[in-house]
Amino acid sequence: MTKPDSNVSRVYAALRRMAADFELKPDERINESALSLQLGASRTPLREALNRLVAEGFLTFRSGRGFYCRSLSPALVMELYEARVAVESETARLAALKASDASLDALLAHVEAGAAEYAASGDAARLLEMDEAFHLEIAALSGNSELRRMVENLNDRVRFIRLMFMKRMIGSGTPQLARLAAHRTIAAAIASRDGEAAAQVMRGHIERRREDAAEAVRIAYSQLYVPDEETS
Amino acid sequence: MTKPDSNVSRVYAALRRMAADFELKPDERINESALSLQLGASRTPLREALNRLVAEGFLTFRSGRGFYCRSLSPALVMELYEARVAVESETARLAALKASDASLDALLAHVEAGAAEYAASGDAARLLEMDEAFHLEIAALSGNSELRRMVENLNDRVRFIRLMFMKRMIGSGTPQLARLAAHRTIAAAIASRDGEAAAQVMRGHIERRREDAAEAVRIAYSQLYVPDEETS
DNA sequence: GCATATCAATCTGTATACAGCTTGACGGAG
DNA sequence: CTCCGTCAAGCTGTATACAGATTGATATGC
Repeated sequence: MTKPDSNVSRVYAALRRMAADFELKPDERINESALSLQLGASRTPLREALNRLVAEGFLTFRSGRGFYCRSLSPALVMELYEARVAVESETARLAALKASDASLDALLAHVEAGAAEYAASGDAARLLEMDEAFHLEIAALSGNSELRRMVENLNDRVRFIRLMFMKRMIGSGTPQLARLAAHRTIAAAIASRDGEAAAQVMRGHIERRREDAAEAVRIAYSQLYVPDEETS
Repeated sequence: MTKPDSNVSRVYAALRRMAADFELKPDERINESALSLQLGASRTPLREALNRLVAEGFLTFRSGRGFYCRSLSPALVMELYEARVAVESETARLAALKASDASLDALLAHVEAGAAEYAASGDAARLLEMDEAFHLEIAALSGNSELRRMVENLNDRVRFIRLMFMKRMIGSGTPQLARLAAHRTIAAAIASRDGEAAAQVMRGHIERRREDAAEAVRIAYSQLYVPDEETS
């Protein structure tokens, strides 16, 4: 979305990643002078980037007191998952109704191509990346750039939670078969042009993950404040 | 959302209204120096506000060339309506499932309280205001502040189109009975706690309006570039 | 010992200055 | 007449300076 171009977009990209990964701890105040030094830019472009991130929900802003990292509560994450249900069940429906045959074949092919790795991989970050790619591909197939933007934003905002939760699941030896099966089911429903079924399956898939949100936040917190322990 | 406080939020509010009303014409380049003079603030807070509006989809930004007003095309408006379907059918569902009895009674009461005015009024702006209040109340009843934010944003971005279209409908003598009936049906479905029905009715309501989007954009264009003609 | 008032250090909010780029115009060549 | 190169005016991108607000600490009174 943002061009890899000049200073402000570089600062924006760096900040977005930092905010997504909670390198800035929840509710922590952001010191503009220190950050501008750290990022090698002056406060003017830094504040422009910060303002964009506020509008995108990654940061909050209190007048006269500066910028803060967003908070991280179970209730908030539940809301983000509910929003994902709303947006992604619709992208699945639209993809089923509007995508080209060729792009639907490609979707099925991508799922199968990654299936082996997905089922076997013990790398949480890699699994999450593949999972997000799947959801983003469906969003792209919906042909609606606005919905696609929403999916990207919501994915970015729950990434940290999901990553921590996936590490935990991998650590406990649970294989990712259920998730893989769900992806296959979703892709099949979309490919069969059944919009309503696609929407329902996608809804169920995300709602099932939402149930874990509360515990996932707890895990995320424990990881945030004990950063030295290796988790994978 | 933004405090009525200091300079930057005042500039932000003013710009948001200007962008929503297309006082800045579609794809028009924004001259920062001129705008800063007009708004009585320097370029620094102005650019901060502009960046937030970019993130919210009201403006676009091209590196090295400055800020532009968003474009206005039938395809884009269709996308916004599709997004509204996704988000608002879910707010209706959640409102039906999670809102308190008292707040649902209030929703029904508000619809009935405004029914007479809604059916008879010839003031397009007033009608639109009531319509948006209805949708926003449901979004609030969903208990999900993220979805509520999305509804607000989408409503603001299609407001101008809807206003022009409503003026045209009023001018042609079409009463707003269908819309009023739809609101009653939606409110009843939500109040009866039937989430699926509420979602379906809301979906149908917005999708029906979406059909008019292409013509609405055409009307909006004609009004944008012939601003002197009175339309109501 | 506790609460409160005062103050200094720090940080935010904004204006302004300047460098580099963009763009449109003008003039000349083909 | 058209196309292209050159140039100047204007605009954007960013650094920096400074004023006003905030915050935490220290000291004082009860």
